[in-house]
Amino acid sequence: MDYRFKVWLEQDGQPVLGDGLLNLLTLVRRHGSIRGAAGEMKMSYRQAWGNIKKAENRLGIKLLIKQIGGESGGGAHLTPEAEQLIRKYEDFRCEAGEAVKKSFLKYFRQ
Amino acid sequence: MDYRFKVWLEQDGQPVLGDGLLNLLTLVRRHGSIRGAAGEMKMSYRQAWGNIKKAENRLGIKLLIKQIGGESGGGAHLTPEAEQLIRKYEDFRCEAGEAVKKSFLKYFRQ
DNA sequence: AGTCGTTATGCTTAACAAAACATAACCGGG
DNA sequence: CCCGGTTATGTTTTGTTAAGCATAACGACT
Repeated sequence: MDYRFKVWLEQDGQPVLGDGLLNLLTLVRRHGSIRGAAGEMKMSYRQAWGNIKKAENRLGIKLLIKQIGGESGGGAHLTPEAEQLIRKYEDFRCEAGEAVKKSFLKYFRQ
Repeated sequence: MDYRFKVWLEQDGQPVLGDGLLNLLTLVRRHGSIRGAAGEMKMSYRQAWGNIKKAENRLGIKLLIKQIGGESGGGAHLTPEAEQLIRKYEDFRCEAGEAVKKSFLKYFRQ
């Protein structure tokens, strides 16, 4: 017997940040581009871009500062608001996960 | 800003018990039939029956004792194994939910 | 024997989500 | 002035999941 759990943030009843987007944004930070980040996740650029835009619209804040054209074709990096949000979500997600695991072991040990 | 979370049990990597089935089984207990329970959830009998059967196959135990024909056409009631399992899942689910809520308030209070 | 309400199960259809495809605009650099 | 690599976005295709439809078997009761 095993367990699984998911947790995410919502705004006005619509999802805005979960593990998928967190991972994507983290990779954008490292790669400096949406395309590079999507590629590493084996996700299409189309989907990655769409997910980010949807979250931005729902949140009402910009998550990425993007440049079209220029050296290396352009790129993207996180806004301070995005940095703060994902930091808080990471902590929340981690702590919640620990608690769920603890409860599971309490009732279904081994 | 709000949050949501889901938790469920798995066997061999396949889901066997979550909020949906818990609710369904609880209603079966009260109604004495799969059909009555499904109706109250606005779920089709077909789907309810299929979900229960899938869980039984994956768990390798019977969750319901069913009767075809007879007074009131037949019916179903929970096995002792099912009763024990849902009791444990309910406690686990409840405790986990409280913990997640607490963590959320810690990082995103108000 | 026929009705009623239930379990049991295959098959079809529809709805929705994910993936794939196709293009346009941009701009630094050769 | 073209090329390469990126953002931006509409359209189409596919695939998976949920819903719906149809039908059989069963057994108490009338």
